Amino acid sequence: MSIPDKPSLEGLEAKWRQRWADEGTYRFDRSKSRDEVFSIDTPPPTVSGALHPGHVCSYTHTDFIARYQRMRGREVYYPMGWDDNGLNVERRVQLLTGTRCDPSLPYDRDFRPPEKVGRKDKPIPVSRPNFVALCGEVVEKLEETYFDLWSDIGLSVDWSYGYRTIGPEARRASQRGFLRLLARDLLYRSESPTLWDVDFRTAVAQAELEDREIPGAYHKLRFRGPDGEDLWIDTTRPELLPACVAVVAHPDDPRFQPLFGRAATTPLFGAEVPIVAHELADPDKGTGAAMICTFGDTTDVTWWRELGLGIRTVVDRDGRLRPVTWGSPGWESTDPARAQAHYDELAGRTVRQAQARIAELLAETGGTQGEPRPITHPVKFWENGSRPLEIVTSDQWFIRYPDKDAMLARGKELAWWPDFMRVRYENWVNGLQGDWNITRQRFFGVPFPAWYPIDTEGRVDWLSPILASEDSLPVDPTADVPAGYDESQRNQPGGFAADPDVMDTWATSSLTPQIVTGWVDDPDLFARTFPMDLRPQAHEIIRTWLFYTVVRSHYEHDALPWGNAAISGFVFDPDRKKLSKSAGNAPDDPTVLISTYGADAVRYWAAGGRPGMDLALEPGQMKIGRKLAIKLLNASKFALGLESTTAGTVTEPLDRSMLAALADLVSEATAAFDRYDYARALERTEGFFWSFCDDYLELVKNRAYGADGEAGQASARTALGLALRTLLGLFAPFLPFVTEEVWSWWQEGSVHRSPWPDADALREVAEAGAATVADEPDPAVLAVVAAALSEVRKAKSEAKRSMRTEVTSVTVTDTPERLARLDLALDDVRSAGRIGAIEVVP
RNA sequence: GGGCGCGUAGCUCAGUUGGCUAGAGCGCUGCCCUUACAAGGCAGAUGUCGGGGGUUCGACUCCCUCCGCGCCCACCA
Repeated sequence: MSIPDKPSLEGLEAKWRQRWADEGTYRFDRSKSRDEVFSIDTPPPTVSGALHPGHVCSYTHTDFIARYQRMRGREVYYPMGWDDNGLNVERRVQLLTGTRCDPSLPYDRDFRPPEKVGRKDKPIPVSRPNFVALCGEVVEKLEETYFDLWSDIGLSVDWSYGYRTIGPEARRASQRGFLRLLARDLLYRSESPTLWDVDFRTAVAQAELEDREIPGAYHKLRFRGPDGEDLWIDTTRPELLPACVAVVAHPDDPRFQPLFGRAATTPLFGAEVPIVAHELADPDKGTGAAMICTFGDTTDVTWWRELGLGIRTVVDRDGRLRPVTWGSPGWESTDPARAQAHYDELAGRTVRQAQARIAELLAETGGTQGEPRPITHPVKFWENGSRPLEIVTSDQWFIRYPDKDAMLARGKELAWWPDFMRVRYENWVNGLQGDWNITRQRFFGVPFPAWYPIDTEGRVDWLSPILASEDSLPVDPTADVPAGYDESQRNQPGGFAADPDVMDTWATSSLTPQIVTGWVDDPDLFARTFPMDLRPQAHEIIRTWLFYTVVRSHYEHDALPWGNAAISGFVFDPDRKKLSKSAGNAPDDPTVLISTYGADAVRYWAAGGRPGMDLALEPGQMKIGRKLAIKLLNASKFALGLESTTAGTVTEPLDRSMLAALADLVSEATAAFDRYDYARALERTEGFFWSFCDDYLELVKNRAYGADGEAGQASARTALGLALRTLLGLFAPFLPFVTEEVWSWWQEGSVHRSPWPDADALREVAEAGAATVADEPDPAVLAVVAAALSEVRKAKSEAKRSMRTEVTSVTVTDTPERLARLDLALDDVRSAGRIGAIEVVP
């Protein structure tokens, strides 16, 4: 046993961080079988943004569980992944290196980005392979800062297991998953309307949409009805008039009953379009009739699909109106020349410019009535985008969703912590529309293992992919060649073309359980760790990450990917505002918090956020955590200085009472942890610990010194030793550094590999010290005795006397039951209170 | 518009199936260098439990309703 004279938190973190790494304290023992393992599908942090306290908070929550399960005897599989795949990384790399990917450029072997990044608006164009390589470099550096943070905060991750979402394992798994779904017709390629970001030139999935309130205006357009009468239509998108393919009204709307099945004619373009009925048309909106354009919004897509309408595409992928020829098939007009003249005014303009121009044209030709009426309305944006989404048709890969009942059943099967989070999942499943588009027109991502044949005329057949074989994965179709072809045939008539796109990042991260457990690369590991036990994650990505992962596992394994989902809340600053992500040495920079308060203290703060609850960023809580850690050092030093031992008999009623109360605490903390309520486990442990220090230690210290004979001394020493060991165990998941330090003073091995405290064993010790068979240990004795001691202190405090003031006599008045309990530890009270005599009065 | 969560001391939050005078910590006030700890210890004060109804012997806890905050979802012509 070696106890420092002046225990301190100084240097503990570096010391134990190193020791744990050297000794492999958290190493996963892969000889263990599935039922002995607790496996965690750690969220791979997006290696693109700044670190903020929210990261620390939620990852620490997972670590509490990991450490608890490890002490419970489970072999914890706790790897870390890195999400370095996708658009966020591309943007970060563009910013950090001052480059931009231009896929038309050839690979430049010697390219290096400039030391100093140039002007943001003048990026250096680089080839796709060069750009992907840059992404890899940048990501590696960022991963180091993340590694440092996770180590500093004490995550008990086994760093020898892990993955990158752009790494070979992830690419193999993604491509294998792709091929298998395709083979089962659960995945298909089709040209279809797709939400499209015109700035990033990429398709966007339903889950990445957000609504933003922006100004707009109603324009009232004069269509001509079938009998030459005016038919007024309100629209916020007049520029889409040339794309109008029908006029729609509600089937029950009496105003339009006579018109259904007949035709209207558009202003400016003279296109004859059918007047159709659909219940999505709202009689109370505008004039009750709407124009259906291909495509202004998702409702247009629904109408177009369900009513089997034609298509007139005017918005191109760059967000400008493309040239079209009026009078050609599909672009019929009652006056093609006039239509063309009007359209030529719009072609080449952006949507916004075209809107302004067409409003003028309409006004000039009497096609509108009155001024546009300004409104503010919600418009769909991509969450990363800056201009409203357009809808374009293009070739995309889609995964079919399983039927809703199957998905809802999976949601029920999963244990949610907290349970109410299941509702978010169910809401999302019930609101699903269309299939899951997994195609992104980007560069840094997992490519599709597909090529397309080119006919002798040079036309690519985008709907007849040539697929890679599973054993050739991962492939990069832009670098690899399909079987039966050679490189010279790339992009040649009679040859092949690579699939130009990459997978949506969710198409890969929906397979994190499979990737991290070795589905493709390590079947032995897979058998020992899958399905996994726990998915910890944030609530805002239930509809994406969680949902998609359930879908993939449902298809691949006909099972849930994990048994439990622990959903963490947000971190708020004390003003109750959501934390901004602008960090970087800000007061809320987690590395600053850790160096200021200590890792254990920051973890203590994080433990206050139960699953699903938001947590305020509060330095005050961190101070308390630091105080607690220091108290643990000092109290432990004191207890151990009294020659505490964990072997022996505990005979004194007060000691037995303390152990019984401690056993109850262990039971409660264990039950709380099993419900993922680590916050309660800590709260109760902390409460017990402070009263243990304030009351129990004071009550027994003189006896432990030997003031009351050997039997009483031995009892106290054993009780102190058992209590200390138990408390260190209960605190270990929360305060790994300080508990390990204290543990090392007097115990072998690591506290983090020691067994979780055993309530029954404590009760047995408490019972074994009984004087008679009926003498049950009574947790209330300690409470009564502590209350009495507190009264004595209060009297001294009110008399403004020192606590060491001698008291000649004390009279205690209470119920006979409580006095009987007090009587069991009268000598300890006298000793702690420096009391000469105690008289009890019922 | 629909759903979920939250609203308890100045602040951050506990309060498990309804049950004795509603709790903790921080902060505040006072006292104490007590042989583990003065970056400490001891003690004290502090509440219309968001408002209003209802059920009940009894409601912070259950039901209804309203108010406020947050989040998720929604077809946005």
